[in-house]
Amino acid sequence: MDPIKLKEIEKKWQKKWKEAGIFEADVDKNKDKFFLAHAYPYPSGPTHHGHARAYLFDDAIARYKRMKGFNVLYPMGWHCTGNPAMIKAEKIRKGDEETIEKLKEAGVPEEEVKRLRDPYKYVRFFATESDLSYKSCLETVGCSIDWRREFMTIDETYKKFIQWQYSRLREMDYVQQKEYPVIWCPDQEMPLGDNDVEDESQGAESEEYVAYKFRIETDGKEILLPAATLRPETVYGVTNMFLNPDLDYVVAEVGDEEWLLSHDAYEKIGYQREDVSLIEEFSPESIIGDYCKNPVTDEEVIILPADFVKGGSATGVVMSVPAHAPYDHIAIKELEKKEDVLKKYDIGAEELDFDYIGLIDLEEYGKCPAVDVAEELEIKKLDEEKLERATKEVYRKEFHQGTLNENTAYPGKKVNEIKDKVKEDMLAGGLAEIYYDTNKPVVCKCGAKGVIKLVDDQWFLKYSDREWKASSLDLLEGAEVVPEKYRKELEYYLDVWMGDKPCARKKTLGTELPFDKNWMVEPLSDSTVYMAYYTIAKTINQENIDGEELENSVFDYVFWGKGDPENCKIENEILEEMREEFLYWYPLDMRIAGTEHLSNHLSFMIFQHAALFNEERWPKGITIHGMVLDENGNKVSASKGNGYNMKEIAKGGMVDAMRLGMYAKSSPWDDIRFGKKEVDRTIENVSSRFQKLFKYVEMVDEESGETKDVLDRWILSKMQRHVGNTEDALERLELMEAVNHGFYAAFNDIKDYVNKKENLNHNVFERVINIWIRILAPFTPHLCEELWDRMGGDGFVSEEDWPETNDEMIDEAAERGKKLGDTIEDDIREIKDITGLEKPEQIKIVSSAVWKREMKAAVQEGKELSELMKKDRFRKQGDDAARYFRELKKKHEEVDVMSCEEEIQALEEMKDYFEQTFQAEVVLEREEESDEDKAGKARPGKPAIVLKD
RNA sequence: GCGGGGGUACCCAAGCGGCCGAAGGGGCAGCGUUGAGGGCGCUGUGCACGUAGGUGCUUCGUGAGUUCGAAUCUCACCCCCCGCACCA
Repeated sequence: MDPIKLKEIEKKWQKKWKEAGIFEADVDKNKDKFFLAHAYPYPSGPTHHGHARAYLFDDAIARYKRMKGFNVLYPMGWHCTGNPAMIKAEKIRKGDEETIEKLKEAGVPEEEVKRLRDPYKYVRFFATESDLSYKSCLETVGCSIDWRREFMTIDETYKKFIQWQYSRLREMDYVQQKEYPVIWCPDQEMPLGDNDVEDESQGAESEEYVAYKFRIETDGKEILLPAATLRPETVYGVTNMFLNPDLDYVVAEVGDEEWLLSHDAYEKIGYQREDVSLIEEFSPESIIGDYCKNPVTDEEVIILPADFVKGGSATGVVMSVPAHAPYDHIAIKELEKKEDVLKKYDIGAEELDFDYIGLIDLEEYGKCPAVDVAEELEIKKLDEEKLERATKEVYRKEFHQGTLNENTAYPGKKVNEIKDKVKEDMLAGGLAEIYYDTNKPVVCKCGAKGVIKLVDDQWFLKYSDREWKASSLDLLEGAEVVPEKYRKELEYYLDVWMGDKPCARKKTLGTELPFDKNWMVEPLSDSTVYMAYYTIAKTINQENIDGEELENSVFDYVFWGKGDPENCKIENEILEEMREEFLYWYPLDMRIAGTEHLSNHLSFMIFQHAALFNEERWPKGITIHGMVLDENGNKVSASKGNGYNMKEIAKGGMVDAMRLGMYAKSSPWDDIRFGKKEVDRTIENVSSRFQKLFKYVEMVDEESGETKDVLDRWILSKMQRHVGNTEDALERLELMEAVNHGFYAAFNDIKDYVNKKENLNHNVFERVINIWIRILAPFTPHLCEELWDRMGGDGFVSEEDWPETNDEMIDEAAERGKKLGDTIEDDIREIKDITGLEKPEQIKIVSSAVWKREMKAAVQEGKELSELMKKDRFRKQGDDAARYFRELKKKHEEVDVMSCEEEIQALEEMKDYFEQTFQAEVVLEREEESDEDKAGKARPGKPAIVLKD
């Protein structure tokens, strides 16, 4: 079987499946249904074998369930709402070389690339309209999807579904508005998630600073120095201020005050408040060396020069608390040594000789933990790395264990308990204001610098609601989680971690909030209950229903059975069909998604189902899949170019080989290392086994022997076990285990059978291969269809029943017999090896005496020697009996004892095989009748073996 | 930091109290077949000893413990991975 034929096979059967529509699922009340839904993909770029793996998991399950007699609904849609496509399209429009080059490399034709500057064309291209698309990928690997239910989240009909959802959630008061700081791109005027920013900006977060307004008089007017800190409780310990003389500062009007801000901070603050305007540029040098007033303590503190203050970080005005901030302490020590600098600003040495003010009591430290830690770590200068560590150390201890002392207004209070109160008090007293900044610089993928924008009318989903959380936890409790180890994590997300979630944004591809058209539903929040939409998508597509017709009343009726169908614009009959589909298919039986979705998609799905549907419609199962890594452990991704497009695999007709290899690699929920090279190797290995399969199918029709010997009974018995084990593994979704049994173990047994059988028994072999093809069908469907066809099977193997397991077909005697044969074969080899007898003339196999079998059975029952020796048949063996007894006691095996007859019978039937294999005469004897010295070594299940020249 | 998951022979990966020197796959080695260092088949793959299928020692991140018995249970320690949101 050459690869070209394999390729034809895959195409051929995909076409036949499609023509026969065998994966199209309709309501059939005589059958149990099984509804599985994989996270619908976001078509952000070309697909690769990493994507394929995720969906192949579903496909094997869907196919297996179908064979088990379920009416399986396996649909797919496209999540097109969101930003990545918009950003990509924008880049193409701007002619960004890198983006365009990458697309070309991935195989997008030059003339197509230009078209993709339209975000809608972009998502369509990668969802369905090209060889690089997801749909193409899924079709190429043979996913058994009902395509009649396909939809995109930018369809008008789907948008109506989302609007229904949000209208109803709003009525339940689960959607609310409040103030919220977001990371924001000033150029695109939209919030930035991790996906939208450059790699080095990943993980950036918004931090809330408290800016204390220190006062200074200059040129007869009062300027405020807003010193931003993350530790508001330390304001009582300020000894000085730091400004960077080399940095650009401005004085700005903020409300009715005048603030000194770094130039960077001035540009940012406008996104947080509107009452800001520039007054003038301002040189900090004019006030360095002067004194300003702490708004809380009214202490006068000196303003010192500091080149480590960066403009991009917070306000550019830094208050110094050397007792608790190692950085401040070291900076002051450094400055003491710089006489020229001090001279320049006319700062006297005595002015630096201030006392540090300790505020926080800690057991293991003195008054100034920062000084202690600096000494401990031997920090002598502004060494970034060490200071970073020291700062964290001090902060952690002070926050968790520290208590404020009498130098503060909160003596005796624990830091972690009073921190928020301090902030509130200061804000209320007008002594400080909130200033937001990112914890590290943010660069948007569009190139702009990210800022924090304070949005004052942000819409939230109220995931913090305790009742809502409670019913979500109920839902989870009633659902199956595979693998079970992820349940705890999900529980934690639902119960503890999840807070209110912004569910709308100003600019994105998607759906308008029905009650506030200024906002679009945020892309994760429109993907929570879409599984319900699949149930009606078929009707919507087939009946060409448009968005106009899908008013809220339609969904109320279809999903809830509420309201009057007469009020709907849709024909009653069609409406009833939708209702029927929903009632039949819902709830979802299995929801599949990657681990990275536990805290978002999956948690949101749980929340929203809990809110929108009754308990009997809640999802019944959640299943996690892992991802594909390359040989270096990096995620396979389009941008890295380290994956195969499925078309490349299909070109060689190697889809089934790849499928099998993937399943065999690891459990579906674990990540697998499966780079291109590994794919190649696996495909080669697996497809060579496939050739064997074709050969076996041909052999079924060969002339054959009729007797049904121990090997025949053995292989039939083993096939029963393989079916049972494969089924058991599939029920637990353990695809690797299933493939190990159904493919590899069965393969090895069948190979062994064929090798050892001189004349195949036609009936037996046909049965074996028939069973085998059926249990392989979920994994390698194209191959199995072809083999099924060649075997003369009717219809599609995809529609066949899963083989029944039948305990009566398990033949333990035959299995013992075969095992006996294997043991003897191994032993003969070993003896040959040790003795150096290359070519023995004769091999004598001596089956052990009856009394040994009896004794073994007796010992397994727990009988003692004294008891046994009362019996003649043992006593007359004398010392041999006692010796054997001791041996048995030592080993205590739990194996069934074969009878003499059984042993001899099995050996008789395998005699030919031994003679052929070892090219020697094989003689069978019973221990009782043997003259051989070594006959005494015979044991039940382990005959004595004598080789003779 | 918080939460979750892991560390098994050359590699991947099962096993989760006795049948475990540890499944399966890969790799590697030998033999056979073959025109071939390719394909296929068979065999081997911790160490040592052994002219009879055996025996001894040693191994499942590290250390200690429970047990007649531990890769499997308990405790401590070390290391790795994942998620931490408004982003798909």
